[in-house]
Amino acid sequence: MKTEELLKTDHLIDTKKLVINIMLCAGKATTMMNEALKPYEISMQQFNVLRILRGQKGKPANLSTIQDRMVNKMSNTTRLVDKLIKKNLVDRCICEENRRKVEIVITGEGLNLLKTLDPIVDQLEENFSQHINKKELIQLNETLEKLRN
Amino acid sequence: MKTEELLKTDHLIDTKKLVINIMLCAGKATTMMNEALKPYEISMQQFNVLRILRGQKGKPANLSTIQDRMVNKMSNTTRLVDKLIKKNLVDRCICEENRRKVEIVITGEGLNLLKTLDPIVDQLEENFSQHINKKELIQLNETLEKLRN
DNA sequence: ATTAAATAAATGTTAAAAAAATAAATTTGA
DNA sequence: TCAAATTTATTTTTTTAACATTTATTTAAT
Repeated sequence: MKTEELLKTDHLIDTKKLVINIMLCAGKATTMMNEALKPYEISMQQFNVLRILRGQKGKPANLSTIQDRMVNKMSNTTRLVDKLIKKNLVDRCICEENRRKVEIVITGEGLNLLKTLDPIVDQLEENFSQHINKKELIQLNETLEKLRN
Repeated sequence: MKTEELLKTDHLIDTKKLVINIMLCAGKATTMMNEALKPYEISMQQFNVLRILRGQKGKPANLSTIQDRMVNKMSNTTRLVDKLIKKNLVDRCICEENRRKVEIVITGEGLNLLKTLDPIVDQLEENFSQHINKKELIQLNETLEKLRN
């Protein structure tokens, strides 16, 4: 094999490793998250929707806004919100300015649940990155952000 | 707030960012992968099982081996293998030494499919990391491996 | 004003995944 | 040896996701 080809092969191995590493890390984070949330009978996705709504600071969000901000864009956000409504964690009403749209807000109960979950999730996130130091953490975020482009 | 607390808050923000970045990157890779595999009517998970089996180099693998090596450990590997059998990509028979176990091997057809898919996936993986340079790639892999512990 | 096109969300259907329960074969240990 | 425990895989049930279709509303064009 020519040197050039060797370099190419070598690079390919590293990119393959990268994809696997990313997947494994994401899998680990997801598992940790779901296990932590399980006692509260809430899925990671539901939790994320609640956080998005809290981020609105009282301002209602419509379905497409939520969908845009979700990590795993899935088609049936309607039903995800349905479940949160059933648990009394969010409210929904039709938007009066544009009656096609729907306005979703987090309830007091939803905010309380988040308040309970916050320290648990914070701790979990700290644990997740416990094996790397501050410098590596910052560097890692920078590089990962480049990958997202 | 005391300096110590500020530092803690600051660190927390970075760890939160990390979890989100990992999720988004994994989501991107998954989407790219599934789209590339779609024309071949094979899911990413099925593809990974095939690669695990090829890695066995003829030696049969049993279900728990496959499960251990899978990125997204899911409980119904049986079903996943069923689908591959239906497509004639793998074979399964019960292990004679220990009749609880099952022996799974990739078929010639399965190997051929992988041969077709290999360059497509290679290209995709290269594309995935196109925005970072070699040094960043290597550094990234090293740090991600620490996270997996 | 009326119709067509576009937008936003909901619904129905089908497929896939996760979780839990069950079944079969093997080990262990009295 | 034989019941209890363990391992390995399957089956069943429940949840979740993906895809296509439908409904309601608004915007734009004639």
